Amino acid sequence: MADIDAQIEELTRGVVDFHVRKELEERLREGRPLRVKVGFDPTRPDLHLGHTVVLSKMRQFQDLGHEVIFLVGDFTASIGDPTGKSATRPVPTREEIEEGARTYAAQAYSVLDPAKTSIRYNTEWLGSMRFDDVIRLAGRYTLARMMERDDFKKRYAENRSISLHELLYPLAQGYDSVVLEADVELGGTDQLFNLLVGRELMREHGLRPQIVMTTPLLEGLSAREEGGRIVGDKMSKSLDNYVGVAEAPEEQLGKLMSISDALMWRYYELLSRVPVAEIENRRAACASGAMNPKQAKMSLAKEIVARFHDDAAADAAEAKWEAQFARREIPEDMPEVTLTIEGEGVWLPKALAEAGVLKSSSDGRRRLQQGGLQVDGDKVTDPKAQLAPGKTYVIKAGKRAWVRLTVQAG
RNA sequence: GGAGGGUUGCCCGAGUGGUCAAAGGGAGCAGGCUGUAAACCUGCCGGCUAUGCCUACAGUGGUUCGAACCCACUACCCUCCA
Repeated sequence: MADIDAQIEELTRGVVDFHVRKELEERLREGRPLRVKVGFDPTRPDLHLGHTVVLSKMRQFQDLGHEVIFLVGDFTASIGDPTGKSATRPVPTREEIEEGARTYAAQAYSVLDPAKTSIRYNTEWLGSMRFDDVIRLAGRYTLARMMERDDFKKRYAENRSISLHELLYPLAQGYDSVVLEADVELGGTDQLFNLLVGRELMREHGLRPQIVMTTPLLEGLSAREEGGRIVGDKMSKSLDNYVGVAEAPEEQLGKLMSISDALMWRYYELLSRVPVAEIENRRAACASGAMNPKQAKMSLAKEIVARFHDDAAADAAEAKWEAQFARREIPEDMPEVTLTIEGEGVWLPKALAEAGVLKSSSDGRRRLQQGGLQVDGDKVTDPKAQLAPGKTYVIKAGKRAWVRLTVQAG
């Protein structure tokens, strides 16, 4: 096994919380593959880059010869993870959970090594517990300790509801660690409390407490810089500020190219496999003007696209992006829509709305007024512009929306 | 069982009888500029061929010339007392 200090250095890169270094040293010295546990919520199977931060950390463990337990929280999913939310979520069906777990694992394997990953479901042990088992488990923790959790503390102080079952969630998660006899548990920083409950419960059950590491939560695409700090929501699907691991190469590349320069360095730190020293070189080069930040951004974007697709796809996406946005050429492929109309012609904004290119004709009117519409290469200035039937038009509506629109008489 | 607080546009959040399609942020969009869908600046940001009309401030009904704002009931959320 590799030098222990070197291992620890690599394993702690980018890590926020780390409990406890000495224990990790000890276990690494034992020279056996460690059991690294990470729990996942199968109700949200669409992985985005935010999830890959912890996945990458898991991969590092695998590359060093350790074993990863991919724990599907299928049972806890039906309790409802309280993290950050007070809204009660609908309980997913068995089929939804299984399907979610399958999709999740398939996507996770774009980062993880399948050969060193075992998938477990916590229904296996939680599903057969009786009520007295649950009470006994609950007896090992106190309300005061539970209320130490930031989320609970805050909600309680702000007069927001906390359901009782939410208090059981950390216990269930901790119990998973007891059953699995985890050596290490990883999670996002929002999981710190739950991970530490795991340590406590393991100790209670006469086991060596797991080592706990948390990875940062990745900011979403729209995060910006304010006073030298990155501010903005965490990456999430519901805020539509994410890059999905299953998205098309051009989408991924385009989204990544739209992040601010400040955010780019954050992404380098958390997502790139480029060595730390090299990242610092690039940062310095950009700061001094020796390197164009666009170049650094493209390099990062392509690295990520290639991870989920391949190098060829990344190159193709780059070529397309350069053509469309840097050189503002007409893309070779664009949606083709045929619209059937009555009468002599159709108002351009209305046509775009009906073709599904824009969300409403008001939206089209606005863009027209602002000079954002082009038909066959000419900017449209007439607010009443019509499209005559019997022709095909190439239309650009703003920066990104293109259509080849055929208008035919009805 | 009782008392109180709340529900505003994609999100947060002002607004307590007319000047409110509703302040301010954020997100988003367009244009300019550029190194890009960065940054920055300007504008837009419910729908409708449109200097007007329609829909909208949880729902229903009411008071009023006029209501997001007042009243009643309903639904949902939260807190406190029991």
